[in-house]
Amino acid sequence: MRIGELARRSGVSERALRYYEEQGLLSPNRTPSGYRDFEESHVDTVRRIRSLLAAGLSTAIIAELLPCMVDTGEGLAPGCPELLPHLERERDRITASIDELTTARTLLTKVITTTPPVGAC
Amino acid sequence: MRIGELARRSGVSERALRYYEEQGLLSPNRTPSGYRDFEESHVDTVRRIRSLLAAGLSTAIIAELLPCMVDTGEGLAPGCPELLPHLERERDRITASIDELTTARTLLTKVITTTPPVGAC
DNA sequence: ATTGACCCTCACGTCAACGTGAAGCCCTAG
DNA sequence: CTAGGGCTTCACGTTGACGTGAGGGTCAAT
Repeated sequence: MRIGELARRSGVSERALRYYEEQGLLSPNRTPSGYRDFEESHVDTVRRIRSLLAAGLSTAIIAELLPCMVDTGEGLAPGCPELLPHLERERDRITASIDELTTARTLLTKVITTTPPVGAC
Repeated sequence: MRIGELARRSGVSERALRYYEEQGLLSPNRTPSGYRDFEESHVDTVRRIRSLLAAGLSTAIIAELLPCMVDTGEGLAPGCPELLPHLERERDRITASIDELTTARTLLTKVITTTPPVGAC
């Protein structure tokens, strides 16, 4: 599909999609006339990108993360051992992010559950 | 305490602390000579601010949130009911992000554990 | 073959959350 | 009393994630 349809279906602007490509988050094919040609799966990819960006992750980190989120149906291709330290650092970074978000959510949940049904505010 | 100590103890820059005050997130007293005078509780407050900022919330939202998060020593103080829908949306957004990250980490862990000890790469 | 919707690539503008001096006051130690 | 560390208020600079045209090619339909 072309960029307009992806924009409508994913709910993000065309500019943002071009920016994501520029940052290496998307790699659409090109038609002979130079139009970007996106896959169906990119709708999901963009959804993930949005979610992670909204969670405060940078495009650089997301770019490293996305290959780990490819749904190949049957796990991922076996990697190269020399990448292991890098992958482990990535995993630890993700863990740290999850912890941050969990802390924030715990705070929010606490506020939500202690808010009285009808208020004196 | 003064701004330098709070900066050291909370791990954020003095500039950031002044910015937080400017945005209404902190309201320190002032000494006769004009120095900011922070409370002990502000260390915790700043940690919360950092956590929520890292989770993608804006200072404006955090400013509305903080009064609902006064640590009364026994959980949080009752908040404002009209903020509830907003808070719940934020919480759901964070939950979605946590799910994304958890999925990514699971995949990544799979890659790590299935990487052969010595490599053909 | 012209219109109109769609697409392209620059390239400058914007906004939040700070960073980074500059110029100067406060306060304790030597 | 003066040197130095900490504090103050401007005020401009930076970075990331886009917004917003400008100027121009593409293409199906009239």
